[in-house]
Amino acid sequence: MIELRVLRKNFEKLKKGLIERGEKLENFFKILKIIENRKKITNSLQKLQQKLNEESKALSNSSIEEIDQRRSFLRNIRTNIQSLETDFQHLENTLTNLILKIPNLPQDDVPLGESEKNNLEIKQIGIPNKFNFKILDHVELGDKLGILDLERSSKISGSRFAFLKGSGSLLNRALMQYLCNFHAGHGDIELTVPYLVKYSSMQATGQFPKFFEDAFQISIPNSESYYLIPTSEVPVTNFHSNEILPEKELPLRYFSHSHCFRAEAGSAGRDTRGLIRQHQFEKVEMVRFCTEQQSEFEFAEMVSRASKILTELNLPHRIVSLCTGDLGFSSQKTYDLEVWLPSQGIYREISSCSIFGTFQSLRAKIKYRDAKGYLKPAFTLNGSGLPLGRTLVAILENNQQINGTVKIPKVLWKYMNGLKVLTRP
RNA sequence: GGAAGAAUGGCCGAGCGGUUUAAGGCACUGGACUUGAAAUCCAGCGCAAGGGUAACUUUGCCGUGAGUUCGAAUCUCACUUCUUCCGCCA
Repeated sequence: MIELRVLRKNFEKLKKGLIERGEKLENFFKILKIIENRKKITNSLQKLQQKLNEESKALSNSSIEEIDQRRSFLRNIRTNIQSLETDFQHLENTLTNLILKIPNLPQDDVPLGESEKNNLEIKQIGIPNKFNFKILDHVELGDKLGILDLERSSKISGSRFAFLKGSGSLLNRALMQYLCNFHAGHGDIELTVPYLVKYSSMQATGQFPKFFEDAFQISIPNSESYYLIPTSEVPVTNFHSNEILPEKELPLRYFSHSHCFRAEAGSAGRDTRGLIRQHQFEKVEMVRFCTEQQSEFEFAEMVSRASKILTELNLPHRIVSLCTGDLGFSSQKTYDLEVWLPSQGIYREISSCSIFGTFQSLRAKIKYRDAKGYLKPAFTLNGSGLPLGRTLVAILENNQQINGTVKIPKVLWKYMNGLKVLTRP
């Protein structure tokens, strides 16, 4: 969230950022107007409050008669105050709702552009395999190997769900073990998280109010709704909400394996085939809290961490800097890692590493106390490391062989009970 | 599910209708003393929103939201969370 104080002094900067992102300025102008109104009301409200305080205080040693005399006059002031307070509250709510819909501003080093076409490739790692036979996509492979069942899942839950089976389940589990151990091996703290969260938690990380339609809502009679987490970023970032972190403990590095749930409201008809875009998937997520000075280093470390995993898994990939128009709502800079998918002949997003600045921590009230004793909002970052489904897809497609079998990357062997190749049953 | 209690600044903790302008302590910051440190002493020290170039100043904030009152941290009601006890169930 943009701080009101900062916003008021940087209208031009905000406007520039919004234009770069391709946002409409409608809300921006509404905000300007409300701030002016709010100023007027605040002034008259404060004057009345001051008067009432002074008059009341003057009465503290008065006789009953004196109090009786002044009563109706003071009561009148109070009524006026209450009516102004109602107006103020209304304006304040409108203002807050508008500000919550303002996205984060891009950092200066984010490439300008309108859409993903303008994203900037930073580097390529690994060389895509050249296959001298007709390759299969992961759905065909999964079907032939008997490890993926999409027909039965649609019978039970509809589209965008899947069953893994046999050594497919084992591979999924092995991948999770490998990823978690990889991050734990770097000293990150593991969290196992709640999958249902409150509205306020979704608001704190930036999913709500703007992307309410993308979340699964769990309603219970006579009670506040829960929401299924779209990523463990939500519970892990909120792990420290309303907290003050000791500066000497920063940076704090967490990782968490969780299931993720997304309604995919805006993507009907897109990626309907296979495991690429599911309502439910598993992901290992990195989440970090740090100071502004530490943030660029943490960001770079996170990107290289994800890249290292892909390299260990022997998956060709590239790193791309998202342009201003393609940046996520809460992010001020994002590097996507894209893995090579032979069946589609393109690089597909497999990890997204973002630096949020103070955008989330101002919403979630995550602070730290600096050396001078001042409270400052912490910087938050997160990145996928990695999603299980898409990684599975990449492993199957990149490691397929002419006889229809799939080689399992060496780093997973020890989690596969000795299995090194997936073969047809 | 039932009963009782609690929630105050970064932390501990007093206050339970009007000198609260939230005591006192710890922590922190600046200074004095010291070769340096510790200890001691002096001073400062919350968040947010208005006004002012600034010094400064006004308002709001004692879990959240309503209410009573000229006046609420203090009284009333509802809610949330936590603690203890009882019951029930994995």
